[in-house]
Amino acid sequence: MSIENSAARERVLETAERLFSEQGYAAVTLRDIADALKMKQASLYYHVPGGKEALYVEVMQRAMARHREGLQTAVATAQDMRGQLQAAARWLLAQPAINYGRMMQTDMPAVSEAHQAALRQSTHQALIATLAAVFAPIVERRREPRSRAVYLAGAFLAVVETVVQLPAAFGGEPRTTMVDYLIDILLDGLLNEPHELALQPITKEE
Amino acid sequence: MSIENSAARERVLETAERLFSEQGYAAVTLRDIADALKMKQASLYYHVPGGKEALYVEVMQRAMARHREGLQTAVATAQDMRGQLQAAARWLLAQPAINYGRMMQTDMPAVSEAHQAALRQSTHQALIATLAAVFAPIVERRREPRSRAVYLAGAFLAVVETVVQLPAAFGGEPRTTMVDYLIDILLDGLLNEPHELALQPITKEE
DNA sequence: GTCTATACACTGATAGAC
DNA sequence: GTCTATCAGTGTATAGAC
Repeated sequence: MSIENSAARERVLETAERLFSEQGYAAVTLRDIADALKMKQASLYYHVPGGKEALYVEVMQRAMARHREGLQTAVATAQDMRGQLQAAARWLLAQPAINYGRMMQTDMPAVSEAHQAALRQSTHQALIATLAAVFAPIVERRREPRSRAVYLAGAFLAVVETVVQLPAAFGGEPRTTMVDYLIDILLDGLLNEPHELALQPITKEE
Repeated sequence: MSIENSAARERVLETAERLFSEQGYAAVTLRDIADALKMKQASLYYHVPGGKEALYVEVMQRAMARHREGLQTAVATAQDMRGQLQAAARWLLAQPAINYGRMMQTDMPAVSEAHQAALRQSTHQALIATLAAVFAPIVERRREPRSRAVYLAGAFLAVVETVVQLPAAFGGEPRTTMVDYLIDILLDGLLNEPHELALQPITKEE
């Protein structure tokens, strides 16, 4: 993008992505990033001459390209929708959290209009569109408008992200267990019989 | 809390809540708030002597008290779980967006430890606990650990918030329609037959 | 490639006039 | 109650030494 790629530059981008993902654009200063790299703030400008905004945009573009690839691969390797969603969730859980809502509502307004447009495009392509493709067949079969697949994609993304950031205190189960549970609910319904317990009679207690 | 309550002070708190809700703690400056009130930045200190952090904490505490009241009322006035969730979603849609993830991950770390603890407590009480109570009976009937109700509460909150911030471009349906659809999916399951309400062929509604 | 030094703008906060 | 004036602290960015 700018300047050739070097291992040192790679470290800068990775560190920046981690911090931006954790704390958001405004909360992370160039000094924070430099400190994490045991460098001085001014030295960052050698690797990223464009400054903070250019660094953020490049980091997010990279992240979105990676997510697009990762999600599509995850989805392609599973047979049924449940497996696709589980694979997609595992990919998301293994990556630095995205915090889609914060990105859209808080971080994006801080960058230039041109950068915003490009980032929105990449983000939609990588996350929403990829997930919506998973939901498209069932939405079609239910004879619902295609836009419903987009809602479902957004909702699925929101749920998985919540699992990432929910206080791990509750239950103490692995996050994959939590997310698989929520996927089962999504597909089978909360009011219907649970999968494993389908044979157990439901009787009132106490 | 500090100083008596006046109409002018009320305006300060309302404006601050709107801006904090839209842009987050770090992105909003005291000058932004003062400008929106057509005041000078220094004048805010008359109404909120504690400064920015105290203002933020008081604003969020107020918001959480209001949400607790509003959600409990919404939940209490409906009979079945579907109605309760619809009422809760309508309350949330009518209020300034919370952006729970941003609040927890980005805004909270910027305030003092003591304030953080208090805010986490209020937020959990007002949002998670209230919604978890709605899910508790069905979780019980499904013979699942109580912690599942907390997952479901977090997931539900995340989904409703996503609906708030999703580009309104998609579909163009009212947000209540979108959220009711997602509630039906949650309860009935995506793989099962659409509920009678969702089953209606897609036609113009008024 | 990384450093020091520094310019410049912005932000939160205080003091005091009216 | 609101203002002007001001300051200390912080953040981005640039210039130039090594």
